[in-house]
Amino acid sequence: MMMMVRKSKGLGERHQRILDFIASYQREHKHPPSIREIGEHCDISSTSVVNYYLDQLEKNGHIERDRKISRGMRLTGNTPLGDMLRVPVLGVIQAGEPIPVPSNADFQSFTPEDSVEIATSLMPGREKGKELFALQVQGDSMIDAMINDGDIVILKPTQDARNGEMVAVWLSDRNETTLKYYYKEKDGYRLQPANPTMKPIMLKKTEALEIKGKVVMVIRKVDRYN
Amino acid sequence: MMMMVRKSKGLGERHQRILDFIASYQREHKHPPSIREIGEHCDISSTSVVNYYLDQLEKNGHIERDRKISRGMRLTGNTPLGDMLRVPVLGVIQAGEPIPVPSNADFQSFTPEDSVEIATSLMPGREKGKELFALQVQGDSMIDAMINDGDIVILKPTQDARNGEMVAVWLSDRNETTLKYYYKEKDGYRLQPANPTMKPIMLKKTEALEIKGKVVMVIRKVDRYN
DNA sequence: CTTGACACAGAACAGGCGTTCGAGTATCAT
DNA sequence: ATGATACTCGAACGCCTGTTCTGTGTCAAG
Repeated sequence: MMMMVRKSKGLGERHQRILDFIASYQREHKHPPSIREIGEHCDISSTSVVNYYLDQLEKNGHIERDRKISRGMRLTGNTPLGDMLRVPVLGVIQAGEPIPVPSNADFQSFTPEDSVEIATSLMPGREKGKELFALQVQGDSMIDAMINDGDIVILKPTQDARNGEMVAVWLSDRNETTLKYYYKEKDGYRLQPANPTMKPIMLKKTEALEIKGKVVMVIRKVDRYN
Repeated sequence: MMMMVRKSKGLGERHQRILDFIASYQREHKHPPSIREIGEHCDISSTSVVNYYLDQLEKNGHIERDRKISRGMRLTGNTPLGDMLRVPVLGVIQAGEPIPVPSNADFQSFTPEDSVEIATSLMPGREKGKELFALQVQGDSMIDAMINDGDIVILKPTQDARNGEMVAVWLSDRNETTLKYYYKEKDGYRLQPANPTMKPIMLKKTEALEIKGKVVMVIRKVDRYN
């Protein structure tokens, strides 16, 4: 009798299949499946086997279970549920330092502690793609961008910008990272602070200007004084 | 035998209570309650009565039900689902106008268009209660609070504040609404702008100062230039 | 070869849970 | 009065569902 064997390591095919089924079932029915439903759709004839896998998935931290409670399971962590977007917080942004740029690895594994959740309904435009990342502002150096110490800036990585977009740029001539509205003009670039009372930075075409990303959203949690 | 009667229209006290319980239970347990659990916590001794109310709530569109399925109910529309919080946007806030204050009615019925969704994981402290509201900033008058035109401020209604909290105040002497950090001092109040380069407003005790709410979060959607 | 872990099946148990039914009470318009 | 409507209760029915127990086949280590 044939038997697909998967000793030892990581997620087996069946684990993945169960995980996927829970996710798709949840999306479709708005509630988790029962053990028997999982069995049917994953070609597992016995409820005890499903329970067997569910236990493992729980131990591995992929799901949580409320024992004794019907359909009391849910996906945890990295799996995006519902209308949320999980954006990794890659580090801090401050005037004197280049900002961290995201690598593909960053989007693979990041813990819930290092990420922020955004409701997709809040996301402007069609930035709902997953290639977003976040940085926490350190210091008061971004006040001319109306951004405070501790604020969270959500960025979309890009090398070029259209006029009027707020971008994160690295000015190698000045050794400075800054957030400004970007305008390309005849003789160079104009970087306009968000604060209307402040004057823009004018750059000649010869000066280096590296666009690192485009600002999509700024979030300020005012909990530092509770 | 006394009997609270609620003929005809709208949500009765029990409807509301059930709705609230479902929401709080869901937040705590990550899954909906059973009919019997609702009964226990809402002082309803018979499952059929709970079912009776659930049917009505479904007809009124406040919940959805998957019949025959354990805990197969969920809140719809205005009620926050899962880890989201739906905050009503009651209006705009600008320097020359008093801010709209929330009434109970505002928390009952508001359309998804007039509200913003916040992931509870983003919410600071224990402001996860439902009595939050949001205002959209109009004009540049709040730049000294590091808040831009179009930003969304999320407030918790309150009349008094602790030192260091950012509050929305109405200065009737000056006919002005402003957002500042609040400090009570010996001879009066100090209202400190968030922008550290700006000077505070000093108020004598005699001057009127109406605290309208406490700032919990600021959200800036940078989509005006897409 | 024996042993033990691992993967799986099937059946049975027990409690959870939605549903339904019968019956009772209070308010109100007719 | 009378019936209609709204609301409540208690109990029973029966499926749903998680849990547990027994047994079987595979495979690698000793």
